[in-house]
Amino acid sequence: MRPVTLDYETFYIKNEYSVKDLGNWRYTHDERFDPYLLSVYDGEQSWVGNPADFNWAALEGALLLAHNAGFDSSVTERLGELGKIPVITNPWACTANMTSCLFSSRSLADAMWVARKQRISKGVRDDMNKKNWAGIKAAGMADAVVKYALADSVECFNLWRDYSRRWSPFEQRLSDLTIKQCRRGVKINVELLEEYRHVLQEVIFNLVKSFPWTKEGKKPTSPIAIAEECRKHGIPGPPVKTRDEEGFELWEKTYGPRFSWVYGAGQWRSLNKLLGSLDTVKERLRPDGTIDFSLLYFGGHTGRWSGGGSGFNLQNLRKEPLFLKDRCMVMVPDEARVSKAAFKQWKQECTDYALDIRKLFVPREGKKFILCDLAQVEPRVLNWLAGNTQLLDAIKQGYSYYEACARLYEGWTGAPGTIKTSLSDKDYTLLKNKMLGLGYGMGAERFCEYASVDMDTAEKAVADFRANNPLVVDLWHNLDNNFRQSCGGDFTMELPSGRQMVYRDVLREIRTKRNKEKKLEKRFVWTALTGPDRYESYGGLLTENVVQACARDAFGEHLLELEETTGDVIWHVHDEAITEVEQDVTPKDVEAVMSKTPEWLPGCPLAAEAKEAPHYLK
DNA sequence: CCACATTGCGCC
DNA sequence: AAAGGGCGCAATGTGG
Repeated sequence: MRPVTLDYETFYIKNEYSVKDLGNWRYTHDERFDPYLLSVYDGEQSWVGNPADFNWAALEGALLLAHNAGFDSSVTERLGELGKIPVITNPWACTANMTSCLFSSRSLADAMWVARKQRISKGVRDDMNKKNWAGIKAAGMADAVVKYALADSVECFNLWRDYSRRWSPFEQRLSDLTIKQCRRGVKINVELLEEYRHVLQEVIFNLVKSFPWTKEGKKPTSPIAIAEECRKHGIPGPPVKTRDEEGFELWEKTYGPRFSWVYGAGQWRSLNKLLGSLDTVKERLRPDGTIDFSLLYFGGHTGRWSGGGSGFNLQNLRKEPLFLKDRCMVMVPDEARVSKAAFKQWKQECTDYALDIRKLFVPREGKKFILCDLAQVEPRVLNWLAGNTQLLDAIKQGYSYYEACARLYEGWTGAPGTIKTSLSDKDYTLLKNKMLGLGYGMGAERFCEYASVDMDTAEKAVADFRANNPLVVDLWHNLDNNFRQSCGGDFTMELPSGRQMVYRDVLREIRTKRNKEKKLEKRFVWTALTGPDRYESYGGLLTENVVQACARDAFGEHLLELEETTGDVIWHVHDEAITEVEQDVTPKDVEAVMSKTPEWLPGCPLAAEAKEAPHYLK
């Protein structure tokens, strides 16, 4: 098809009225919506002006291109709806998705830099903040804006012309599916949303009222105010949580009983984050009770989707409900976590309300949700890449990944599906932590914290894992060696799917780091560019990257087939698909698709677990 | 007023 | 020789 680029310039107010603030639908349905300029380019001719003045018939039979096609197609659709232009039904392709995949660069500026080593300026765009066409003319910027808009559509067209053949049909289908999913959106339980918002507002009000420092006008989580409060009572301030998790927990446990505000800042952040999400959902509601959302194709350099882009992330909704008692947040005590029965009892005695944000997301009228997760996809892929057929064979015989590990490495002899009951909780947890966490080079020190075990246990776990998994260790070393040998050039990994991951311009650098004795010393590190930025890498990390990328490709195949055969995939979270299907579709149908091994991953057993649900859960 | 860094919180 | 990784976003504070 003949490609033609479209690029709109639209009125926006940063941090208030923009796509990032409101999402595509809300933005294009606002009273302030004003696409005052359209730039079109077909490789020969260009046109810039008011969209209403464009000869839309000229697009007959064209493939429409845009850098963020989800946005430009929404604008076009809305203009048609408003009767300002004819209704356009051409297909679209997204060059931002293309450059994300090929160059790990989403913005046009980054893509131009990475693909072509050209610096383009977005200064004009920044100056268009809060201006409509009249404002731009009044500011004497009209010529600059026209030039800028034209340049954008030309760059966009040329990127497509030069690189689209490198973007595989498979990836293009995933890109198209993603745009479709974002626009299709998800149905919301609006009544429950309102209830949750009111409850949460009350809880936050009560909490803020209980902080001594808010009475003096200090911010709820002001570190300065909290430090002052600690000093006032002669107690030490909280350790930095991310650097000293144990110290922070000890601080909370020591002073929490005496001062209720010790837990306050953390609670406030949790509650406020949740309320923020609820408010966003409310703002985005469409007349049919659905919201659109943003899911970024190739949001991470491994190819995973990311959840951001418009202020609401469907990939990080909390799993555990927020528990309340008398309109105050209650935290789940460790004692309640020892067993399901203990949890249930605690819930009954110590809470009177559970706020579960996942309940808000429901299937459309007449449809039902089937939620499906891949089972330990990454360790399975890791062992496939490492060539550990022994382990894969055990999995094929019906053992879970952990059971297969226990049989091969720890002398376990139980039957498939029985390991949870045959090992103590402690031993099973250690097994899981070992087999999930140690595959990418983690050391004993880090494992202590990760698995909450003592140093002796950690050292043994790490040594055992490496002794038992020589093929995995070989994979680290091979990738490490090849990466280092690429010094001065690019390091490319060919994924089994045929996709390439490129680490550009590998360099050996000297960095100052702390050694085990916490002393500073100079060390060689190897770095490379993934997108526009440079990162350190090494064998374990490259292994993690290639495993994640490979698992993502397999999952991508599942998504396309689900959409084609079982029903709509509403959204997905790395290895979990949320599907909305007709009543006659069963969880087994969905599992059957998700358990398929791609033809390019022969011999790698994949498995999935699906369940029907009245709303999103778990 | 803005840009930027740091910290914390949520997920796989 | 050793090194788990991948995201997005809000709040706060600093510095221009």
